[in-house]
Amino acid sequence: MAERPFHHGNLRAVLLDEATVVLRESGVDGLSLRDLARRAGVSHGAPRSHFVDRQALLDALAEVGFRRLTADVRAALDGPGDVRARFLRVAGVYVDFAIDDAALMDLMFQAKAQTGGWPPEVSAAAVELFTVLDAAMGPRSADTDADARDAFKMLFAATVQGIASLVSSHRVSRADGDRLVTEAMVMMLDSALAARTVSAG
Amino acid sequence: MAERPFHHGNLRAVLLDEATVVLRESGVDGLSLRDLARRAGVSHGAPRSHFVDRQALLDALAEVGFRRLTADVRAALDGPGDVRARFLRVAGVYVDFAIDDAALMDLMFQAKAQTGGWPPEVSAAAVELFTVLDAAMGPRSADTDADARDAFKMLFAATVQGIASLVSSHRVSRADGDRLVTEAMVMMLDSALAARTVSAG
DNA sequence: ACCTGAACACCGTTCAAGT
DNA sequence: ACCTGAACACCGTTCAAGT
Repeated sequence: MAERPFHHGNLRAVLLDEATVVLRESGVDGLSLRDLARRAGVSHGAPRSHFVDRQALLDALAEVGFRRLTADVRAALDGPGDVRARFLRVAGVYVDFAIDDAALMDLMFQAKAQTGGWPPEVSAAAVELFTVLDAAMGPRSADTDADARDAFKMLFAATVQGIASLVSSHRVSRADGDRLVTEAMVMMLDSALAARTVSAG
Repeated sequence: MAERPFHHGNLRAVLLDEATVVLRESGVDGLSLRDLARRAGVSHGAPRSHFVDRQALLDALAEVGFRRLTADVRAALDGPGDVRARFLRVAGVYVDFAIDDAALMDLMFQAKAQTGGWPPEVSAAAVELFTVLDAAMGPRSADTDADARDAFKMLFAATVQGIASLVSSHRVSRADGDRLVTEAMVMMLDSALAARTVSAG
């Protein structure tokens, strides 16, 4: 049974695993259905049974990406410390993910810009991430301004995304990126806490 | 002479122009040397005389992109107003460029992450942009801390890049993006001016 | 239900040949 | 110096056929 091809019933999972590796090593351009089929030891038409076209594979990759990032953020939220500490950890894991899996990150958010936005499965995974990120800001209360809260969320996302982008494009070193995350978070929290945008609890 | 093919002596420029249009409409994936040749009315091998391979075309596109962005930033610097006004205008044109030509922007900074970094021509055009951006911060003086100045530059770049990224991926509307630019700049300048990072002149 | 293998239209790249 | 056109190896996608 060792010589039995290992793609009996789990070719989809095998293709996704292979794709994850290739994506990290060679970027999206390096992803080819025929190459993945070759790596999995099946014919070039086989992937079609699990992914209608190349885009369907990319969408599936984006979905697992969102799930993994959500898990990372959740882990960063669980733990000791006040708002500052929590935000620093969340920003840290988010930037780390965006740098280590830059191609995947592009895939995840680029799919939304396509015609029709995210397909249902990807959308569900993305919404889950945003829910967790929202929870990171603490409970909504009467003394927090909803607009300011939204503005803070957007600024947080922009800053984190931007720093990751700078590191990915080698415009700043990874160490400088880490320092930037801290500086930016401190600055944002100082400005936001003064305006009671986020809960201090 | 109207029926004379218009590619006598300027095929390179024609190809670059066509490529700019295609890039904006269909992204990098839509760029094909054979298709550009077809549009220009030449054989599929003709582009080879001006671009050794597809990457050489992408590099040339990145170069003209840097030149155009540099011109935009320069124009934003010339004009009335104090540091705040100047920075708001610079951030504005930068974000506009990054949104309207998102694919080109990716190309410009992605080329640096490739093996070997930027080719000489692209590098020269990029350095010119950074020089102009540096000048936007005003003259260096004895009372400005060099480290804080670098940190501010990186934070500026990250914020601007991040906001553009959010708008490009449709995570925030263009209007919200504009608001974010203003808020982020005000916040950064408040924090930086207090530390004398940028010149008030 | 899942996989094979031929077929088709597209690529990038190379290169001898023309002007 | 610049362009043509055949050739090659690679794609994604479709589809009849097998099990």
